[in-house]
Parts: sequence; C-alpha cells; structure tokens
Amino acid sequence: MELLTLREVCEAYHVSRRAVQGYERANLVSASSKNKYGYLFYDEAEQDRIAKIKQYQDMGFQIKEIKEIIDASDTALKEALIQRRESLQQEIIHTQRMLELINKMIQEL
Amino acid sequence: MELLTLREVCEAYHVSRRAVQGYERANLVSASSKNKYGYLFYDEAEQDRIAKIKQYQDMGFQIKEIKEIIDASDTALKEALIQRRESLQQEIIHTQRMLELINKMIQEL
DNA sequence: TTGCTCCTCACGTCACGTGAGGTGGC
DNA sequence: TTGCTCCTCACGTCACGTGAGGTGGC
Repeated sequence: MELLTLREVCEAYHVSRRAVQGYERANLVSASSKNKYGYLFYDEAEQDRIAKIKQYQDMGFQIKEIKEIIDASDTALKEALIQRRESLQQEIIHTQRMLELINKMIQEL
Repeated sequence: MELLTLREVCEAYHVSRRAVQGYERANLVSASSKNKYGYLFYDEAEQDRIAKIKQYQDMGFQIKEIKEIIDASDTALKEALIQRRESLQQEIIHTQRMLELINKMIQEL
C-alpha cells in the first residue's frame, strides 16, 4: 500500500493543498493517517477519491453534486453524467456564439 | 431621451437588480437620476453601458477587465478581444475533451 | 391601516487563494 | 539559534443571491 504525504498527492494529481482541505471540509476525503509530527498521509483509496473528485470538477460538477454521485449507484451516476453532458453541450453552443460575436467585433475595429 | 426605471432596465436587458448594483459598486455605471421618491432612473447612455457590460460578461470577461476595456481605445479593446478569443477556444477544446470522457463513462456503466 | 413597490444595507455562497502564527527535527 | 517544512486557522476574493428593515403614495 503506497502512502503519500499531502504534498506528494498534490503534485501527483495537480490539485492545491487548499483544494484538498476543501474536500476534507466537505467530508469527501480524509487523510488515512498522520505521523508523529502531524504530517498528513493518504493511502491509495483516498488518492483515488481525490483523483475522482478532481476529474468530476473538471467536468463541471460542483462539490455538492460530487458528494451525491461519488458513492452513488451506477444508474444514479449515469443519470448525472447524462445531465452534465447536456449542460456541456449547451455551454459549447454558447461559447461558439460568443466566438462569432468576438470575431465580428474584431473585424469592425 | 428614454428614461427607464431600474426594474425596467433589468427586464429589458435580462440582468438582476443585484447585478446592476454590483456594476455601480465597481463604478461601471450609475443611475442618471432619481425621482422624488428615490426611484432610480437610467438614460439611454447608461442603458447602453449596462448592455455592454452584460455582453462582455457573457464573453467571459470579469468586472475588473471590463473596467479596463469599456472606455479604452479601439486597439486596446481589440487586443483584449483577441486574448479572450484564445481563451474561449481553449475552453471549447477542454469541454470537448470532457464530453468525450463523459461519453466513455456512460457507455461503460 | 393594509398592501404594494422600491431603496439601501449587509450577511451568505462557492471553492478555494493567501498569508499568519506555531511546531519539530536537522 | 537559523532555516526548512508542514500544520491549522481565518480573512479575502468574485459576482452576485437573498433577505431584512425602512419608506411613500394609493
């Protein structure tokens, strides 16, 4: 079982220390152990959770929503993913409209 | 000159009262007049500014950035727009990647 | 007086960023 | 003792959301 310190986890998964602290406040993860100097350690199960949370955030899920899906059934997760897909598709449409508008404005300047 | 009340401006440009209040705090706009009962009024020039701010926000500019470009020269605005375009293009790429990932996850569930 | 509308605070929200202050082994 | 690392608060940030409390004419 590979234990990593908080710093190592942050480097490995590209999250900030403060972000992990936020996950802990939300009861999404917690250090699996501390050494005698108070250093925080995370086992592979906790590391996986952190990686998952990060991935869900990249997809646009909020912390609250992640709490609801991270330990949910496959069907519940699937439903959430389908909704998220819909939102992301709308976002792309909006962003593309804004890009067209920006292009127009640039040409007119 | 067409004067509108705050409420009318909000309805016409699809912004909340609180949002306009935020614009005022940032010194981006201010009511052109008040009547004897304290009601806020906005003339066409202020209405245009509110519409502009809203549009820049939709493009992804922050209030701080809007302050810098709303009264800037054409060249400065153009430069800002070009940067924003770059960011939006990156966003689309990221969102499309997330969509692919979501599709994969959905299929595997 | 009741009801309605509008105003001005001001705390709450979200997900951290950014220090401040303290600790322990080298 | 100095320097380094890590920890735990806790205020700050961003752009509003959401009331609270007060006002004036009908």
